[in-house]
Amino acid sequence: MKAKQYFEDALRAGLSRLELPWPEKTLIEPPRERKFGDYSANAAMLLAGAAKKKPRDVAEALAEDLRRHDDAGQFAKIEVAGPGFLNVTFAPDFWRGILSDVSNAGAGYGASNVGHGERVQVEYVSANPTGPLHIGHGRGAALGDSIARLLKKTGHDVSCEYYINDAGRQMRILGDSVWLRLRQLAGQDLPDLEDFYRGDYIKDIAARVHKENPDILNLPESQAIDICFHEAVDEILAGIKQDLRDFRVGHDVWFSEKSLVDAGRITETFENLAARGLTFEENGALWFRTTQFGDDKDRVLRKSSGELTYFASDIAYHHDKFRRGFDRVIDIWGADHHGYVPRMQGAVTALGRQGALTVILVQLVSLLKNGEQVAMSTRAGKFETLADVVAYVGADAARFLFLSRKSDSPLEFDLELVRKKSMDNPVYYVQYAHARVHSMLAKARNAGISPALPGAACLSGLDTPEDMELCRMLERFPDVVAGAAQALAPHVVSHYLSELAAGLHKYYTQHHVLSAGADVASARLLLLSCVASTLAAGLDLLGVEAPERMDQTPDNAAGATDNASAATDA
RNA sequence: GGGCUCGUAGCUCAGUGGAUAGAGCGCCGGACUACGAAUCCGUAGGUCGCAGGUUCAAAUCCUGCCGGGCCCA
Repeated sequence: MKAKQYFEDALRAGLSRLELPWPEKTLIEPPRERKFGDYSANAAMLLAGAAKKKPRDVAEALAEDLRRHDDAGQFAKIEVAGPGFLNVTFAPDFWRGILSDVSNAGAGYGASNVGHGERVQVEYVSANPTGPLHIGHGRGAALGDSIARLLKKTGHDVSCEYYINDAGRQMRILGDSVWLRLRQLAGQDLPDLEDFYRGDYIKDIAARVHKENPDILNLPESQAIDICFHEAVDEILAGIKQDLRDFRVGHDVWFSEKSLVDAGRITETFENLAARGLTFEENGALWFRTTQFGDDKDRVLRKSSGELTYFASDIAYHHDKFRRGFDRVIDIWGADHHGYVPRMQGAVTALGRQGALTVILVQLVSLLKNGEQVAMSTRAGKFETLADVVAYVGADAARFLFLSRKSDSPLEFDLELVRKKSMDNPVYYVQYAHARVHSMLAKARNAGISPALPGAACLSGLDTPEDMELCRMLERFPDVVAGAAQALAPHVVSHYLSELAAGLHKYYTQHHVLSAGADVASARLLLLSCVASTLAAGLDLLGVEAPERMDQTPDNAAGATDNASAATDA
């Protein structure tokens, strides 16, 4: 039984015996300081006003009642402190019981059904297929992927989607860019265009297209451009998919904007809006009255040139999402699109789904190398692309860093710091804790010591403050996961993992396990294996691996040599 | 000019109305002939940008100002 739930149930029973209501804003959480006990409730302070009593008096009455009714003897202490907090401390046996929950749940520990099967779509990355992904896309990718994992773990029915902007102006420019480079490579003396894509990858694509289509220069230009365009999109998209796979990010659906246009869904959406008087024509353009839904001005859907705006297809796209039956849609965007949020929310409201869209804005990533800004704007920068960064620092380190910060804070990404395999780097701190336990478990196997079974009598050997502390931390994990899922905030998980790892490392230096005598040793092995499986479950939510051994020592990892071999002594 | 957002220790950042505001790094000083020292222990470091307001209680909510970033015109 979970401690928090147990306390809440007891508190509810106590309040009803005293004929007091359960205040909606009651919070039950571990207090900041250990001396205040295991869990703390503020209910008495919330009730004092209405009851016309002092907060502490209400709390005292409650405490007295709870003490009288603690038939099972689960509470070691119930006391009132500060302005009227009700603080409880559970008995050691209660905490040892947590190990059964962890052990039985295994890799599933932390799961819950707070989502009740709600159908949620998470759309992220969705970069235009006009070039490789950069580091900023990586942040969105890690975030979206981790949020999806959190939602799945908490009982949501999740689908991850990538929206491919493969229609419209940018796509025409892409085709033109390749076509231009192709002719230049063929010896034609042509000037560069104003607004075209000039990365080296465009040149490579042009060269390949020409090689595979030797006659392309003799085709009608529109046909030639068409070939260039399709080849370019296919190749770039394949590269994006590969980069995401290497970053351990997987989308369930790749949704093409062009397919919306081709299926006539845009026109359909226009008609839908027009039928409700939400559009009007002016100066040859078609407008959407977004001001009726909180936007600060109306927006164009179709320009006087006949060209559709991004907004037009985005409305149709979101319309389509809801038609597919999602209860809730989460979009992850770069923060530079924040001005777009009100009109998109307005559109969703117009579609009759107010509140069903959550937009998460991801702030910029500034890339540093030894504290110095790395230029991101030109093709010369070696670490522009996500693929390069991941190859340099590793997917684990990059993901952990991305997921250690709130998404709405700008992030500094120092390549050398993130690459360093040392205590400067939290990801290895957490992984090392996991590996340490497994190293111990392996040694124990060789010595013929096995972890105790949950509920075994020898668990009474877990009686130090550090034992209790680890149990308390393990007990919190499901709450941490549920809270992170609710707030769509994976950084809550990574902070928790750092704390749990710290608890493990501290335990390790204070209590020797294998030489502690058979009973105590196997009790401690159970405790530590529970820590390891919780660490693994948490790392999995971040998409970070939980290795059973660390292969490199800090010395040769920090060195520049790539082929330094690991010091592996048995 | 209008809007969004951020401002917490030297640095990078947690802190979703609660108790004496925390962590990592960095600085300084300690701990390996036992399970991996990628670790642990200790010291120092703060007008939570500023000023008001809301209440039993504000880093947190509201208003104004200052400063940074971004979007729009």
